[in-house]
Amino acid sequence: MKQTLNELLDARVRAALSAAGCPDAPAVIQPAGRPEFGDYQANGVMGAAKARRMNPRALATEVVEKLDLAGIASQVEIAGPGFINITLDAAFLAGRANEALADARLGVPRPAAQRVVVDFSSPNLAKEMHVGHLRSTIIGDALARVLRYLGHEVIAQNHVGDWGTQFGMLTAYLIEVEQGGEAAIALNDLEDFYRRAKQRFDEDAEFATRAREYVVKLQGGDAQVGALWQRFLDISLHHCEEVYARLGVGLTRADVRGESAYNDDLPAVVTDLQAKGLAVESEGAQVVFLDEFRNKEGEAQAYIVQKQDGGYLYSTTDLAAVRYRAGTLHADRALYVVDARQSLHFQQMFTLARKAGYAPATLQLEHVGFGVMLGEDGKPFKTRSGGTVKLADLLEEAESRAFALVSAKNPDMAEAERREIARAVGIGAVKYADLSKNRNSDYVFSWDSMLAFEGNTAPYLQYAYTRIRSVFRRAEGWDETAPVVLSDPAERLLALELARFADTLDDVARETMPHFLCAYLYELAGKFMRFYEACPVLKSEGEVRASRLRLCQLTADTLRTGLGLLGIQVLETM
RNA sequence: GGCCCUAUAGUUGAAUGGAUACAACAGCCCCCUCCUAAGGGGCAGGUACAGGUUCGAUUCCUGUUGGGGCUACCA
Repeated sequence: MKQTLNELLDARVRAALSAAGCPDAPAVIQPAGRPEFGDYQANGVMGAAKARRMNPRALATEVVEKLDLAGIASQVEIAGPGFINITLDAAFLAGRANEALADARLGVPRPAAQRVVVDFSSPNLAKEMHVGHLRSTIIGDALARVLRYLGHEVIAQNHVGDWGTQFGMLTAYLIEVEQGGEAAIALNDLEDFYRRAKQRFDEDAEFATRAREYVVKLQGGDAQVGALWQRFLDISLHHCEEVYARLGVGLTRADVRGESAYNDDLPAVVTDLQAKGLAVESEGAQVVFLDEFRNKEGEAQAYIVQKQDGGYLYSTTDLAAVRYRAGTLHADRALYVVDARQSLHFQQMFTLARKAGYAPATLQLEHVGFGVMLGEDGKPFKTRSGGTVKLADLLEEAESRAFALVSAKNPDMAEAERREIARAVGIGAVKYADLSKNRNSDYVFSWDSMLAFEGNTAPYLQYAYTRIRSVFRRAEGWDETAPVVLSDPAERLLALELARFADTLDDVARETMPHFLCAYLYELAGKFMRFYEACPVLKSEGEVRASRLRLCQLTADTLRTGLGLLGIQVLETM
């Protein structure tokens, strides 16, 4: 039975605590805060002693006596009020590295598999994707990749906005520009197309009436309007797919299940809620009063599922979607990677989905929220002209800045190769800038920080990888089965970091926090850079040389895999 | 008004209740006859305020102040 490092230490320390008379005490294992405290610390003794009115130092002594870390730790010490400091045995760390090298999964254990729905990206198809869509798209993609890597069955759901009044306006405008023979040009810039359609809608009452009629026709299943709507969606989705392709995001048409897909279910949802006594009429609308949420008068807060005019809302659509995800997709866990402003909506929706029986207790429902984007002035982000930055423009700028840098560093390199490197570096920098931040925080959009290529950035990690590749291009004749042997401190620190990969992935999947993986990879790359400076690889000899090459190999494999899970490419040279 | 999020070096960010708060950028100083200097080493600099819980608080609780969001028919 494979275990992560944390699981292994946790099990051993808990066994010792149990033997010392504290059967249910948590071990509280964590990486040591300072190098002189060893590699790991177990902090559970203080709490356990407190709960049992024991002397913590005495309990720590007893736990350490019972603690079996033979072949794992070289030193176990008690410090301070009852910390247990564990220094791992170099031979054990070398063994972990050797096991990882022998395993295609780098020694990462598979947890019990779940079926996980990940709802992410979900752009509004009426407009072009802008920087505000970046977070959901890449956080969701990274989570989907990590969950898949761990062995879960992931069902991506791109819950696109493809329904509602604005599509009547857009299809009506599409007909107009087609009659003028300018449809292809007009649709080239979706943002502009929307703006013009809106202008027509606001200025021309006749057009506005026609647009409203189209909405009714569309929702009534009219074939002609439906065909126009489909064409518009096709073009809009194509725009999205160009962005996904550039970002290296794995979403396809098969993952698209937009709001329109639930259209036929909406009346049934409302009827069902009424039948269950949950939805009632109030001020002409169909409303569910949820006791769990109070309004300003202290009464149960209203959650509208059908408007006065009979129209439906995103609440209704999301209820239909959760019913589908539970009932048809049989999900064990559903993640909603959606902006934090919708937090209340999701709390209400989840609560109602449970009450209505759409989501069984066994289905974990999680709103994976993220902070809103701010400008450099700390206020909600807008460009100087008051608009938004198109995602495509950001990516273009990223590639062009990276291209200038690559060209400056490699003037003799063929342009095609420089372009390829610039693409991976530029896109990687944009993604990493976003993924490396705690998603709960609001996020300041800045061209310079988004497009930085030094320090804690994707290019730093990519650069570490190319350095390793460069070593291997020069290493002639080496033993690809040689064991890792650790002697130099820099080797040991690198091996220790490598051994933490599996725990990191567990943390990312459990907490839905991609920035844990970024922080890990940055640490790993840093440990490698120091090893690289301190320990000559190719100029060393014998088993030391072979061992160092093997460490390089595992580092490269881990960096490539980890960056791959973030959707960031590695390069042979840069 | 109520509810949610948030406040960490000059700046942008990290820190499952653990020991002397971790980085990057910007600043200053070193290191390419040495496996790619997009790198490495060093200096300097920080938890909004006031209480509380705890053996121990950036973390939990209360209050104050500042920022953002949501709060019945947009999503």
